[in-house]
Amino acid sequence: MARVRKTVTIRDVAEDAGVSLQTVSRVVNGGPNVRPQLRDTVRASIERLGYVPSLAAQRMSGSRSYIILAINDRERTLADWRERRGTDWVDQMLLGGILTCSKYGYRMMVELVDTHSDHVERELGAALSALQPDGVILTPPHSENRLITELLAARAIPFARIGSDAVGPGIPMTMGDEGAAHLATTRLAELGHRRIAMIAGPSQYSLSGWRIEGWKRALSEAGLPHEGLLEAGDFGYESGTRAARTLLDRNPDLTAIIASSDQMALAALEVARDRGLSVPGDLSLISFDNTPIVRFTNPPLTAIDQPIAETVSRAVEQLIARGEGTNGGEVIEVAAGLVERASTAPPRAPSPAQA
Amino acid sequence: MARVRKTVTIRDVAEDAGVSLQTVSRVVNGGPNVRPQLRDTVRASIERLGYVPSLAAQRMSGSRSYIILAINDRERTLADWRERRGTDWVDQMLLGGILTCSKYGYRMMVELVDTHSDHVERELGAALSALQPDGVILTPPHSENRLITELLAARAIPFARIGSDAVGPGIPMTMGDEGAAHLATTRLAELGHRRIAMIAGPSQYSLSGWRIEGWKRALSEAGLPHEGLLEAGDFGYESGTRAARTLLDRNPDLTAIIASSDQMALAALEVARDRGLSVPGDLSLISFDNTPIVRFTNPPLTAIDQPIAETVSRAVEQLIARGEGTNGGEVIEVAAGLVERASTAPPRAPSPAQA
DNA sequence: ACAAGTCTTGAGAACGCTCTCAAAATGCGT
DNA sequence: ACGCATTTTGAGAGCGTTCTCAAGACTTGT
Repeated sequence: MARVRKTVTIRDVAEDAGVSLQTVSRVVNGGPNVRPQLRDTVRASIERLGYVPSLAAQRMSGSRSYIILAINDRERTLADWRERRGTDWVDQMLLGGILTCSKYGYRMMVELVDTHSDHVERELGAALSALQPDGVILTPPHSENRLITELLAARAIPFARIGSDAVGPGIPMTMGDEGAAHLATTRLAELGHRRIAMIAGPSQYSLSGWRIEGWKRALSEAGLPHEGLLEAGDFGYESGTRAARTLLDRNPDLTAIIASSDQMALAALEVARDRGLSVPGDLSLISFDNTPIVRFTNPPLTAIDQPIAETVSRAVEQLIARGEGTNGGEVIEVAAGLVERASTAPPRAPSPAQA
Repeated sequence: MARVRKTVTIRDVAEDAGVSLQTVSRVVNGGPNVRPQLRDTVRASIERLGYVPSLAAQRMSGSRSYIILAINDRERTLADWRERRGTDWVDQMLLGGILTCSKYGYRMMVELVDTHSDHVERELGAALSALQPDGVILTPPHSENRLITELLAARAIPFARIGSDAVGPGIPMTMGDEGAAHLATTRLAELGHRRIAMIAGPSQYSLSGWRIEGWKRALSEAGLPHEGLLEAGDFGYESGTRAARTLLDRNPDLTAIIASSDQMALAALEVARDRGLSVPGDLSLISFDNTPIVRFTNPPLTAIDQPIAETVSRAVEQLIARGEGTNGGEVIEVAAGLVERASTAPPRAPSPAQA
């Protein structure tokens, strides 16, 4: 038993079942034309020998590779990891990815790629050549990178662009950034806030732009101004501190901030505390991400929750489904929600909501 | 340019460089006997055509698969994910794994497996047959699962057991659970605590046992009792609530708790708050994991930090290094540290530390 | 200058699978 | 029963790589 066991191949099964190699292949792949009785015999042999097709061999013989590759931004991922930011982005992506992949007999792999580097094409190209994935999932900020999308299109590899709109090839999967920002802003306006600021994400993430648009739209619908109320960060804590300070300095009458990441919201919370502003008494706060952290802050933060796992899951299904073209199509939208916690309240001296 | 491009194969390179297929292979793999000038020619062709060997084909021809498979517990992983516990376990594992793998041209894959199921062998066996990884990383609680370790040993696949001692085959990688618990307990004793309780993890995790041992050892070294001061949870929040309540009910003079996970510590924190106990005034708290969450609680928690990323990284290196046997060896130890935050302090009415 | 070695190169098989296509078996209509 | 269509089965090639082994080119010692 402890003897080193050779891998069980399709040939072993064929021999054991007394059929040809090809028949076994058909049974394994659910081929259409096999006599039911024979199929059972073969199934039994497979079961007994514990045969499982080798992915590598399958791939070799022109079939699929059964691999979905998720491209993540190296820089940001490393920053998240190293600084232990607790963005459970990778976790959530894997949750959606792994589960959905395994449901269809696929596997998911994560590849870190530098968007900004000149080598994107080479880096990604190497990964594609080596792995030959059946599908690729692009996460922000790669989702809009022309070099990348064109490379994938040229190779005819189906790909999904998470958090992006319909422009360009591939399957666009939006997580409703515009709508989410609009929702959060509107909610604050309803509470009676008149000066609602936004700490946006970096501009190379197109989702930053959409969030700004949603925010502006809600403000203008509520008849509120946006001038001087916008600052950008890089999603990280320090940038949040800077942005929050600037906003508060510039707008003494500021009563609400929407931050484009939990870390930046945390930073804003800290800045408020430093200045003796109570949250939500003096300042309401809404963040994007809704990572586990914000449930345990003081106060817990109201946050936009984007269903990353579900989005990736849907993306995987799309990719598997259309094993063929890379041509884009309708935007697939997964809605974001607002989780209200204790960091939002009416402003202390509420201006009458002008309905 | 938008034309669909066929994969560049070694044959294309051979043709382009005017050499045989075999020569290209030698160049790619750093083979020893190639005329320098020829090598350069071939390299140029490789570069120009953008050739990258197909992993599948490499695997086929008996070489390595360049895949390291990380086995994670499905049940716990799903619980972590679904409940958004914010244990950045998977994140950290991937950080260490992906980076180290890519450093050596390997890739990491995550597989979720049920330890308790009767199908472990089948589940894992299938993954092994399909992927044929060059190495496997076992995380708790699989690290000690005989079925699994024997399966791997039988297949002669090198594997590392994270968070385990030297018993059995494979490379044991300990993260110093005994020592960490000892450290935490000793620290509390030094602060003057006399009744130091522990909320342990589930017993199927052998690390739970080691932590208990370390705790007991420190207690006995300090001349303190441990009777009635031990409760077990399942790492999750609810179990922490139950355990904390039981401990506090049973020990009115309790002044310190060590929890085997951040979630359970969070629960204990909440229980203390409910009972009007201040932390750390009335009750000191130390947790295991040191996930990002505990930096933002009120108060921030003192926590044991286990260098998961580094451990996995070392594991990967070990696995790649010994591409051959599965025979165990010396324990590889990565030390845990104690990060002191605001949840620990001397007890309010300190009993004199009996040195 | 020649034999014996060493270095360099290439031809061909093998890895485990799926594909194409032909052969064998079966079903159907008359 | 017979021919024809259809279903079931199998033989053989091919996927991109590495391995083995033999052949050719180059050294070296005498």
